Amino acid sequence: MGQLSFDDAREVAEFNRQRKEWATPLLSADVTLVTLEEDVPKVLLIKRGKGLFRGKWSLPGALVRSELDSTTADTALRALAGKAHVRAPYVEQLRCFSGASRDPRGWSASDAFICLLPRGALDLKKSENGDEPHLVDFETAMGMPLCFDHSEMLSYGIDRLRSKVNYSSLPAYLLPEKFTLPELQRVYESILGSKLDKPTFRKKILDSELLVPLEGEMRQGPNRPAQIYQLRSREDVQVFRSNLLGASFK
Amino acid sequence: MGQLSFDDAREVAEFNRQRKEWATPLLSADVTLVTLEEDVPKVLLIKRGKGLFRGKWSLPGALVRSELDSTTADTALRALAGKAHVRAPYVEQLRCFSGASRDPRGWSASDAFICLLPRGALDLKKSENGDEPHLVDFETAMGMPLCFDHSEMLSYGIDRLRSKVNYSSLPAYLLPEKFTLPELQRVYESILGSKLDKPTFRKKILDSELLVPLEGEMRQGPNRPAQIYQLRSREDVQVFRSNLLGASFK
DNA sequence: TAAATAGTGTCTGTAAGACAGTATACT
DNA sequence: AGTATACTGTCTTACAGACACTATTTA
Repeated sequence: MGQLSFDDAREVAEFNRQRKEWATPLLSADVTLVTLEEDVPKVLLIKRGKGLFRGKWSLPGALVRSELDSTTADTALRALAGKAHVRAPYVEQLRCFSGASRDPRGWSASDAFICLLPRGALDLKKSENGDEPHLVDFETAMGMPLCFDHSEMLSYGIDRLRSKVNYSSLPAYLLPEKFTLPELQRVYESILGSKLDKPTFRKKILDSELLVPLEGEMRQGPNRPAQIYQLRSREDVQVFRSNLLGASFK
Repeated sequence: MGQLSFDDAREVAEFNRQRKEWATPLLSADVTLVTLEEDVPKVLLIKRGKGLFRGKWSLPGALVRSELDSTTADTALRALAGKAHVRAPYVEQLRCFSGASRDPRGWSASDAFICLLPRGALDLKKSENGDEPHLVDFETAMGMPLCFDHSEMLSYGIDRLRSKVNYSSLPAYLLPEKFTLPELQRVYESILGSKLDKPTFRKKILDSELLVPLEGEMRQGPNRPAQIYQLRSREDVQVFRSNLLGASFK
């Protein structure tokens, strides 16, 4: 942004002199963390320990702490600290939920994120403040009463995931680094809740060139071995030319 | 959210007792307002009057005022007050921009919105605080230095618009309530920057049943008159089954 | 050799894109 | 009648979906 002019520096100082008097809104980040447990997509819910709403259920989240977080994405990752261990998890901002009544402490805004991880990157032990992390399947989680507007966040996150499944490589982030095409297809199917045609699935995924086959590496089993692949780039989610399920995209 | 328990009410009171000491982040909303001026898509930029960054360019925006705004969307619309007059404008949240360094006044978050309006709904006179609204074409606007991280917001908004053009009826919000199919096609073409095949365009739009023809209403001109249509619902943007431009969607 | 799953070839229907044609106004 | 633009019909090509087929391992 560069250097402030003299006038602008004076504006900032004057602003911050008056600011302490204000009732500024609260700012937080909440996360819909999705993983796969025995081929079933699940979301991480917290049974809250000490503090507000003790004993009730919510998404993992935290208030922004300006001295710790350089963006709300940092706040989101901090809310997962001790629960998820991974180098480059997939994290995407969903949207910002705001308003006067969503938090009993006052006017607040929360930046909602979705995060996808393989089950192996999760560590679900009770934290020192008494929070209990649990993995819950989508149906059950959507039926549970959650604190704040977390039910709305959750269903927004699941909608986003389901629609992205149709045209992106996103579900690969639910698997370990190396996987086979049949494994990947099962992930797509479990999220969509419907079977996909094998040749069509393979053609679309392979034509997109999002995956690279690992020379000579095969998944052994009591049958024909399967080629092992990994994402060409774990940095960004790639998008297909068209939908996996032609008619499913309303 | 229902009634608070005794314990929870005590937590809230205790929280707010300590809260005044804190340096809570700033919260604002900024808007990428898009309209069409002589078939050219343009964005609303503000040459700032009195206050911070006087004389520099920014997107229209405002700090959240908890006594005035019930959500950040209200803040966004308030930032447009006096500039845009319309019953049901199209407003969509883009994403939240946050961080310690994006605003010289301190740690801040801004919820970014995109808004689409017909040119007739805009009133671009200088406001009493000296702000000067100007309409600027996309290319020029992206090349101008904007305050805060507004350049990033702007390019994010334009990207979102361009991608939604491919599969939604969004561009119709840039036209007056009543319009013809050739008029609508010109809007799509001006945003995409490329020509579309007429029969294909008509088929996709009409098959989607997003538009209703107005019985007997025709646009007169020096040639064959064109059927006048309007959006079936101005409430929500409808999505096509597939892309208008098969190959354009990377 | 049987079972199980990985992976491929082929046919068919649908829909997009190109282009040429027809329709209806004004001058 | 000529011109300009609205609107439609038809052909071709591409690709998704269905399904049957082949391939390769273990038991």
